Amino acid sequence: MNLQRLSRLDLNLLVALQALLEERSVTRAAERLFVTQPAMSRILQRLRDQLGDPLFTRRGNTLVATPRAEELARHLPQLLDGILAMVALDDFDPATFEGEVAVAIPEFFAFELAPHITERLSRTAPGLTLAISSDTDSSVEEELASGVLDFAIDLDREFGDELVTQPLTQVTPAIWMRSEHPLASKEELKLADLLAYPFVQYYLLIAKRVSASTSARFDRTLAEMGLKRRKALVTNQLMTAMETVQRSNALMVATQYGLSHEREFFSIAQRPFPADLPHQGNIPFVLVQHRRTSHSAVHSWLSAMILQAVKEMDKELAKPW
DNA sequence: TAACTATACGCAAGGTGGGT
DNA sequence: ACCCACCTTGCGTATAGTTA
Repeated sequence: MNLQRLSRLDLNLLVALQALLEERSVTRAAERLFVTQPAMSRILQRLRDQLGDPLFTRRGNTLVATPRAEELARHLPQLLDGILAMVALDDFDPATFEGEVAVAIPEFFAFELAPHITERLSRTAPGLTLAISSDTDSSVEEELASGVLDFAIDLDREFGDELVTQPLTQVTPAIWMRSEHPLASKEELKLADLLAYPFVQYYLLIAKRVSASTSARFDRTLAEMGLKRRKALVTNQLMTAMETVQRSNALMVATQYGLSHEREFFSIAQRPFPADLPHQGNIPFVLVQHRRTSHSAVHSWLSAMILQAVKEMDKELAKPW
């Protein structure tokens, strides 16, 4: 965009030009904009200088627009309406809002949350489209800072001063396996039992690209104990992971709740982490946004809505499985 | 003569650039 | 970084010029 040229043009003059075009009179245009008639005359003079066209010629007591002025009259209302709409954005009305909001959510989380959110959106903000992704081109922090993302749902950690977080919920890690898996009915699971089987590493969090060398929290804990698991498959494709767990003896690290319908469909059992594996019982998740958006009406509305939807989702998932 | 536009001039606010 | 003189801009009032 040619900002240098725009900076030389006093955009306020265009407002006066619109008044002149509507009134076809310097005096009446001045009254409309609460300036004196000479002031409006000077404004017209500046418009003539800046646009290099007389814009209006006098015929008796009326102003006759030049072809250039008529041409401007065709485009100006749309332009000024656009500016008005832009500056009025804070008068956020969900019912009439049109636009897209980008949110990064880990897929296993989005799977449960998205239906709750979209159901609410279709009722209260039909013009708002949610763009949910579970992978990013750069880091979550960078994409929130650059505006590529509006929100992210992620593990609670140190995000820096630019980002603000709100607690959402906590997830409990668990081991998933097919229902007929030998470990599914075993009384008390030991870490050694798990390590006897291959693993599907489905990347639970927001990530760039996954590979076998990608260390999950589970891998790091094992490494501290001088242990290692066998990775049969590393994927960021949830359906691929589920299908593989269902049709093999592979295990998968996931969470205690979540994917309730899918687990039923795939006939998958879930067991708690073994007692001899040091682990964090509850892992906190937060809603993250850039400080820049914390006063935006649409962001405030949407974050409140997401918090409410997560609460509703938690209630549903807490039901016995 | 009334109604309108254009111009001259003064004031105030803000910007600019040089000096310290 | 701050000060100060000067310039620019945008407004006002007063008034001249134009036209029906």
